[in-house]
Amino acid sequence: MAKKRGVKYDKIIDAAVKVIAKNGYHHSQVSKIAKEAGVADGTIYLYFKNKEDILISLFEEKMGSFVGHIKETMEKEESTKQKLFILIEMHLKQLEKDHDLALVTQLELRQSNISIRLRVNEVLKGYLKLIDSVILEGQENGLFDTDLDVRIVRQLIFGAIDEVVTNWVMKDHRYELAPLAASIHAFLLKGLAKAT
Amino acid sequence: MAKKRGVKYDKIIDAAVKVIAKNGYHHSQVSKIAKEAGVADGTIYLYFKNKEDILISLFEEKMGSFVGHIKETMEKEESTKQKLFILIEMHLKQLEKDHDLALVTQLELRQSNISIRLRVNEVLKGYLKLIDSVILEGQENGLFDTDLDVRIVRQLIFGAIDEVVTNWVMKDHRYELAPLAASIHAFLLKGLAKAT
Amino acid sequence: MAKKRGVKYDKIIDAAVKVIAKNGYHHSQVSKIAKEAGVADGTIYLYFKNKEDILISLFEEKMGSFVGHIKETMEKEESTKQKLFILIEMHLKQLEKDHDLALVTQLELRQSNISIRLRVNEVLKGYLKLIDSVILEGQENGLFDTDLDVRIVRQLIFGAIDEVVTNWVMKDHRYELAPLAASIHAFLLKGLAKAT
Amino acid sequence: MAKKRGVKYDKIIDAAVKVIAKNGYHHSQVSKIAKEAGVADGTIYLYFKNKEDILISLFEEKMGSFVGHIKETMEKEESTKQKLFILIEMHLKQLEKDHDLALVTQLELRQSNISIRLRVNEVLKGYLKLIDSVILEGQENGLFDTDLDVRIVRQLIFGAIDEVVTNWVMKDHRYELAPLAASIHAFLLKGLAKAT
DNA sequence: TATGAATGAGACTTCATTCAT
DNA sequence: AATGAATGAAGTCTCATTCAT
Repeated sequence: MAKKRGVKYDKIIDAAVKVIAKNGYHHSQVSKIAKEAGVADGTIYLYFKNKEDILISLFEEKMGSFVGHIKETMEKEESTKQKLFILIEMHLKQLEKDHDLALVTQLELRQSNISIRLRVNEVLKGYLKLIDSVILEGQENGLFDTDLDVRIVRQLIFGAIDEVVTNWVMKDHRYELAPLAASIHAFLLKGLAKAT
Repeated sequence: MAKKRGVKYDKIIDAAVKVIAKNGYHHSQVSKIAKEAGVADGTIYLYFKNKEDILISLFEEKMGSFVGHIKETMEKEESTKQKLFILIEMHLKQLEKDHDLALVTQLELRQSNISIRLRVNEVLKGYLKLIDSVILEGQENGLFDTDLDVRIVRQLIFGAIDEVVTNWVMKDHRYELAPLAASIHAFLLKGLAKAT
Repeated sequence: MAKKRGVKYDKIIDAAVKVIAKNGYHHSQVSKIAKEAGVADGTIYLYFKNKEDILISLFEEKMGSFVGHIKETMEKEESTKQKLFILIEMHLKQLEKDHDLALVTQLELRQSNISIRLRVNEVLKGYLKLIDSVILEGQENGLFDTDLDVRIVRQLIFGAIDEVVTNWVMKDHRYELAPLAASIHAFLLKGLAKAT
Repeated sequence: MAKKRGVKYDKIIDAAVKVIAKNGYHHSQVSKIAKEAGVADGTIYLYFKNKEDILISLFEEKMGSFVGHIKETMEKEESTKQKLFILIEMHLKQLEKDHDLALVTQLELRQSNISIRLRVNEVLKGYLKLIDSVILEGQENGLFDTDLDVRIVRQLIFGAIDEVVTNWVMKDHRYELAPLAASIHAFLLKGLAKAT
């Protein structure tokens, strides 16, 4: 049965990120990942149920801490505006820090089939909740428009940030990503604000 | 060589949309598409270079008119605000009208490999130019903030709308999409506006 | 039904030689031959039963005159020795004259399946009979060893000449072929002669 | 990657000879060879790069020892005449011993494409060198005509023997092959001898 | 006679997964 | 726990041949 712990577990996850980033999802055979991880093909199946499970675990593993870090940092902030900025900037910063991971999450992971996409969405829920919490807080303290439908606006915000990251990846990370946080923040903040 | 016209060409494209929407890209064998189109397997290759070419052609074919329609309708409008609304609403309406097509463009097409993604981006350029034109017009007539970086804002707008559509598809088209245009429009309009 | 005459019949044969020489047997599709001949694919089947039939007809057509020419010229000679020389030299000269044909007969035609090979052998019989006639004449007039088994020696002679031509083709016709007739003639003549 | 050793490697080679001899090259599907060898289809690809590689390996494997055996035996002989006899007789004997192999080397292998033919020629070089060595030795010890062009005569000898074998195969091995060595030897010996 | 669009059978190869060691 | 050789299902594409016009 798949064990979700162990030195090799982490090795395999990291190897998968590296191999997929380098070769693309469709050319990342299990054997290639095993080789990169320094284990035998069969060993993979002691830690993961199947190939899909590597992908999902990879995303859960990496995104778990991704969301965790943002949450922690946001909680240290008082201002709602500032919280939104933290969310955006850390989103960008964390992906900018790890080009391979960004490539995998923005492009390669989306080439997987629908069942993986749905699992990915589950993981994203944690992130979307963070967005929700900012929106609600802003509405409560009179900063944001209370007419906004949280479910829609959450998508607008996530879609906007996500698209910026995807573009950066598609352009081969040729420019700095984190500095774009300010513009995005300004735009979204206005969008969220009460109509004047 | 591949002929890009003819009754069967259209039949195959339509069959591909249907089959891919139903079975997913990776389970849509050429033989299945051929059967749905009512032609022999080999006939596919009289009209398309290979399987990938079906996908790309499908997107080019459908998106060509998609962008064309929006552009036409926008040009009949005077107001910049209204033009943005047209863009958003028609984007939603056109995809809502054809569930299968929406499924293919929002989910299945993105599962294809990078080379297809790049071709898709080429087609999208026409749409992004439309967005640009609205932004620039708004900046020129003093409606929008002139500090906005068009390249970034274009991504924010596209990403936002696209994410809303993707969510709708993922939720199995369980709600009406076009009515969301108003909220999206309001949000983006504020985001684009001059800071007060 | 296949008609063995007509302008197009010849055109198709010549096109086949050209196309096969250029592209190799396995890349010489019927459609390519048709295009080179300036006829429609279907027209081929008005003149030939199937693709194999083109090949066999090609060989029969070309080899018929090949053997005919040699026979005619040999008959003008008195001397048995000289007849053998004629046979060898004309064999080489006729193939040297038409590089494409040489390529097809020496290499490409042999890539076809066994059934074609057997038909080819039928055509070759006429040539082998010519060889036989020289051997027998030599034996009768006391020039050649009467102990020789005609069936074997015929093979030795044909195999020897054929190999020389094949080598020349494989070496891209980089040297002159006909001048080799003298050496071959000398060698075979000695081989045929009475033991001393 | 393809491993060139192992029990299964040999099994597959032998199965290939058998299957190709029986069905002909073009009707010898990989699956048929795998079945005959008692392995799974995919196993073939653990040992061979592709189908072509089976053919080439088969030839290299079998011909390597073919030439080796002749060479060894020839070296035990003193007399040049006798060496030539050994070469001819062993050539015939070795192929007569294995009808399937003879069928494959004389007919089926020559149906393959040019790239294989060139690889085959490489392997044949070892054999041609053997022939050369005999010719040169004969010339040195005054037995053979020193005017002979080795490059041509080598082709005459090889072509002659090869044709005899091919005929035997085409005639379904209906007669004994090895006994023909004497006639061939006598003929070639005279051909090689000094003109009197 | 001639056309050429349409047909559809057929095979090589990949790669996720297993299991004997 | 770890290995890695072996498995075998599954799908794209080619091309000789046909037949309605």
